[in-house]
Formats: sequence, C-alpha cells, structure tokens
Amino acid sequence: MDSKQANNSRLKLMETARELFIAKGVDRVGVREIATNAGVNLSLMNYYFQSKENLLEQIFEDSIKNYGQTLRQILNSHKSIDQKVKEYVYAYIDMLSKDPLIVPFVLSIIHRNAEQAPRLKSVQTLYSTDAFAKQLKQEAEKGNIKPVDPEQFYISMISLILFPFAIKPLVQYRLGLNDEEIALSLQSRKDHIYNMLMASIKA
Amino acid sequence: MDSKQANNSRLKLMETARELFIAKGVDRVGVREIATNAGVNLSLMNYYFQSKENLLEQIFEDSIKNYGQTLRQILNSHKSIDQKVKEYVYAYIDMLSKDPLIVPFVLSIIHRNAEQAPRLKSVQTLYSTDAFAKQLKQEAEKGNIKPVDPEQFYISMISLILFPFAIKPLVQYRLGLNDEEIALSLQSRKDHIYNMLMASIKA
DNA sequence: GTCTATAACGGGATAGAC
DNA sequence: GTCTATCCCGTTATAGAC
Repeated sequence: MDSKQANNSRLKLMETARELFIAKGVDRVGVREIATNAGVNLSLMNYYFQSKENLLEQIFEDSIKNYGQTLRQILNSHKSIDQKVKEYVYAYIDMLSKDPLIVPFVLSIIHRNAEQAPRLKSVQTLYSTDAFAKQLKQEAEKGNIKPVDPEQFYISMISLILFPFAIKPLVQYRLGLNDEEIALSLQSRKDHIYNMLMASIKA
Repeated sequence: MDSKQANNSRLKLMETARELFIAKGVDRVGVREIATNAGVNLSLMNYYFQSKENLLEQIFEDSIKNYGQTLRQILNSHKSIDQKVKEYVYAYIDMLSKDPLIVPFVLSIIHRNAEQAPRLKSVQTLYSTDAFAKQLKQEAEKGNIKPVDPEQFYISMISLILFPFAIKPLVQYRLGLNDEEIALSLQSRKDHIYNMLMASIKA
C-alpha cells in the first residue's frame, strides 16, 4: 500500500534524524546525511518535511503534545494551589529530563522566528496559563495566599523550571559535573523550586 | 590615517549589522546584505570578523563586558545578601532591557556549541557565582537566613532574571502587549523577583 | 595593514520534468 | 514519489591593489 510506504519512509526519517540529532547535535547533522542513513531520497525528505527545522519540530511534536496535555490538566484541575505547583514542577522536570533537547529547540524557534513562533503548538505548550491565573486571584482574595500578579508568578514558575535546561552545558562545565550528577542536580531542583514558589505566596 | 579607516569600516559594519539584526532578526540578515548596506566589501568583512556568529559576538562584547563587571562587583562586594540581590536583579534587568538580543544570542551559542561555549567570556558573564555562594552559607550558619543550596539559589536567581527575555516574543503575543507594555512588564519583574528570592530565604 | 574582486565549496531549500 | 538542476547563503581561498 502507498500509505504504508509513506508512513515507513516518514517514520524512518524521523527515527534516523532523532538518533543523529541526539548523537551528534542538531547542527552537526546534514540533511543529506539523514536521508542517506534512512535510505530515503533527499527530495522525498523535503517532500514530507519542508525544512530541517520542521523535521525537528515533527520529531518532538508527539512527546511535547502528550506532556503538554498532562501539564495543562494539572493546572486546570480542581486541586489546591500548593498541590498544583508541586505536581506541575515535578511533571515538567520529568518531561524535560527525558527530552533535554526540547528547551533549546523551542527557544531557538522563538529566537529565529519571533513572529510566527507563538502560533506553534510545541511553543504554546511551554506557555499556557489558563485557569491557573484565576485561581491565584481567588485564593488571594480569600486570604489563603499573598496577593500576587498571576502572570508574573506563572512566568517565574516556568523560568525556574525551564531555564536550567537551557544552560545545562554551561552549569555542567562550571561545576565540573558528569552526566549523572547534572541529572541529579536538576532532579533536586524540584523541591527547591516548589519551596521557593510557595514561600513567596504563603499568607 | 590607516587606523582610522580601519576603525571606520569595522565600526560601520558593526553598527549596520546591529541595526539589521535588531530590525529583521539575526537569521533573516545575510552577510552579503550587511556588507552591502555598510558600503564595505564582503571580503573585508570576513577579514575583520571571520564568521557571522563572531560578528554577532563582537557586537555585544563591549556591553556584555561592561555590565558583566558591574554585576560581578555587586556579588563580590561587602553588602548584605538582601542588598546584593536587589542591586543584582535591578542591574541585570536594566542591562538586558537595553540589549534584548543578548540572552537569545548567548543561549544559541550554548545550544550550537555546547563544548566550547562555557569558555567564551560573553557566556561566562551570564554565570558567575564566586563569593556569593560563600556568603549565603555563612549567613545561613549565623541564622540570618534559611539554609539554602547556594548553587541552586544562584541558578534560580538568574533563571528568574534571564528566562523572560528568552521568551519575550511569546509572552508579548500571548498577553497582547505592545513594545512599551512588555518593557514595563519586564521592569515590574524587578521587585517580583527580589521579593520571591528573599521570601524563600527569610529566616 | 586595509581593501577589492572573484571563484569555489558545502549545505539547505526549491521547482519542474518524469 | 523520484531525480536533476538550480539557487541562496555562509564560508574559504587566492591574487592583487593601495
């Protein structure tokens, strides 16, 4: 069947590219190299994915979509602020630890194409406040937490979570950590971030 | 004089490039375009700056160097933690507000060349903890502040400061802010960040 | 040391014929 | 879907002028 063939070539390209990107770094992998390794014609690759960047986006789309839904559900649930923050921070860092390329990739999209970037799904996943802002306001009015600008609080939360992954190589070099140690350090940020966020709004 | 001529071409290239980079975005500006607009031969441009990325780095080197020294002096001074954090946050955000391209540029360097990046001066400026960590430990032992992992605290501090500049276009689009409004929002983060950091270590 | 002209290479992207 | 030709762009090299 044609559709099976199509899917095979598409999938093969994405798998091959993913392996190469992780192994060598995105910028040290050529499109011709990907096509060759996948046993697929370069033109066909540009037929499915119009650009290398788009190929990269497709590769992460699935994992980003799944995790993004999880993250949004946490913020939109009926749990307490405290519980939401804790679950959000934990789930987000777990997600990024499994796919460390997501943050630099999304940031490069924002940087490269500032105008169109905000419309991309993978980008929106990184920034979705929704019902969380309202809850922060309501709880502040009830006196359960200190009044706080919801947008600023949300931006602070994702800053604390995401930025360390953007500067991971730098931190790793500066502190002389191996891969396991830097991974552990990022894990231990979970509680650090949670504590910092909650301390700032504790009534 | 020869040196004046040289400086003229060099400066003209840097000024022209700077304007184009800010106006169109780094990746939508070609090297031939820069040379043409500056009225300078492309070969000469490669004579002074060997690559587009190096040109970019040269453009920011001065401002980064000056501000970097200011920031380091704040952290290495003999002021209180409270005072240092306040001055550091304020000075850093002022610096980034004047040169909004610094953060995405440095992050792209880290992303592109993870191995060599940590050695670059412009990169090191963004991450220099030095004496600040010791002070955090000492103050915790004295009971003046809550005990905290100094590295985590420092990373949190620069995350809160820097990340919003990395996602500025995204935030601007999502909240529907014009240039003045987003600038104001970033200014008002100064106190937000300062309060959050101090609340997390208040004894 | 400053500057120009020109050619060429490699990589990403595009278009059209088949 | 495939293949070829072609283009743009960053980069390098060379040869030479002032």
